Amino acid sequence: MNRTTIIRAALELLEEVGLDELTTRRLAARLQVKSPALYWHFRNKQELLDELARHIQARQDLGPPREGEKWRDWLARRARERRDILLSHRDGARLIAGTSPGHDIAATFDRELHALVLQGFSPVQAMRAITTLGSYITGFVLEEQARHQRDEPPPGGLDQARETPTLLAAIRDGGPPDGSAAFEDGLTLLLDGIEAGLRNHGDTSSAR
Amino acid sequence: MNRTTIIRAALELLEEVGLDELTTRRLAARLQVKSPALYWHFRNKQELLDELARHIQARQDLGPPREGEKWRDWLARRARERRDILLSHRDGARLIAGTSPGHDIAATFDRELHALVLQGFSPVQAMRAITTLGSYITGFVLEEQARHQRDEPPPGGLDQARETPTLLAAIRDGGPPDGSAAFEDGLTLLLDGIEAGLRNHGDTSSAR
DNA sequence: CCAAGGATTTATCACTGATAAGGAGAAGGT
DNA sequence: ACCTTCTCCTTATCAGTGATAAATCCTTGG
Repeated sequence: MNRTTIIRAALELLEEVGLDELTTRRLAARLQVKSPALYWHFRNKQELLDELARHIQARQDLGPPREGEKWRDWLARRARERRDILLSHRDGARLIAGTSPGHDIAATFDRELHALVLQGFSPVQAMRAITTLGSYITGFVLEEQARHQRDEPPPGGLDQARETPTLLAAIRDGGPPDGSAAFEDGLTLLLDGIEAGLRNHGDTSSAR
Repeated sequence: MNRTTIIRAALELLEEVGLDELTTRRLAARLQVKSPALYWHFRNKQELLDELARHIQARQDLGPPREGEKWRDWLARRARERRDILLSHRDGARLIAGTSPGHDIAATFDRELHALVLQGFSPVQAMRAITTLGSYITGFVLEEQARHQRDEPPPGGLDQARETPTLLAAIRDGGPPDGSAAFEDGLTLLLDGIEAGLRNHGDTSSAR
């Protein structure tokens, strides 16, 4: 039994019982072991959760843009993949939001910045674009999963027809405030904003 | 001793010890009372936290735009105020992210949507604008406060000068990825995106 | 004066993350 | 072959958590 087998068992357990019920005892029981055994491999539970989060995020090495892929399509792919990863694990957003990024993330991050610089971004513009997208995705999926956990039905109460007419009209035309459609709309907003920033401050050439 | 005095004490305690150490026993001790007394006023701790979150968010009744205030300035004010509110309470973002919005929020939300519709938004556009801003703000402050909690110094290590040159250049020119400057940049991105969406799909007249 | 109810305490539960001390067992030197 | 050492796990235990049941205080109304 080593760190990776523990992480793998923790991932399975996370899907079954959720982050709140992911206790050291339950995890140990699943590994046919008593709970203090885990503390030989991990200093404390937070260290285990950090590694869990890193293990999940590790799949997010999308790599640089494909040949001929424009920044907009690449950032959109990146954003969708990140949301999918968070959604594919129970309490994924909450888990990742509570952990520190880890040092090797910086290298990946730098490569992504560089890819954008090659397409006309200044370093600051590239950084703002990616971090802003990151905040949006985290916040979006966090609320999405929180709402799903307390299986809250989308609003549409009959008594609210007169109290919140505009809201109901918006939901009728555009669907609930979570789900892929809402995510895509917010993503479009952000990408449009990034594009506008490029046109205003950017040379027509490449990195300034 | 009623609900509101408990909430007030809980707010003070939150600032002093943070969300993780906000236990029922500590809160009871501050009120000169034993912990089970709280369960007369609240069904469980989550209900207390929900009311705490609502009490904090209640200050966010910015109201409709001022006379002559354009939607962009209004949304910017609204976003900054929301961030300030989250920042003004320890673990504010984490607290709010984990709670359900509450029913009376819907009415405020509808008023805000209506204000945007009056300035040329469709209901769906208004909803997407506000919810996307909300996700961004939540995600941003969440990471901001998490980083502050484990007082993580902004990156800039000497050994990273060759591993992450673009990242360091971005930080040199634009400052760290949290703080007001970064928030304003992301906010501008979003507002620009909203503006672009209005120009593409909107009539030049008012609500469609 | 006493009954009723609101509000709090005492006692206790099941459970959590964590630590200390000790034991099984293979590795490896002599 | 023996003894030591190091790795990995168990047993026992701790302080602290949210929560519930039962008993108690105290004020209010009949």
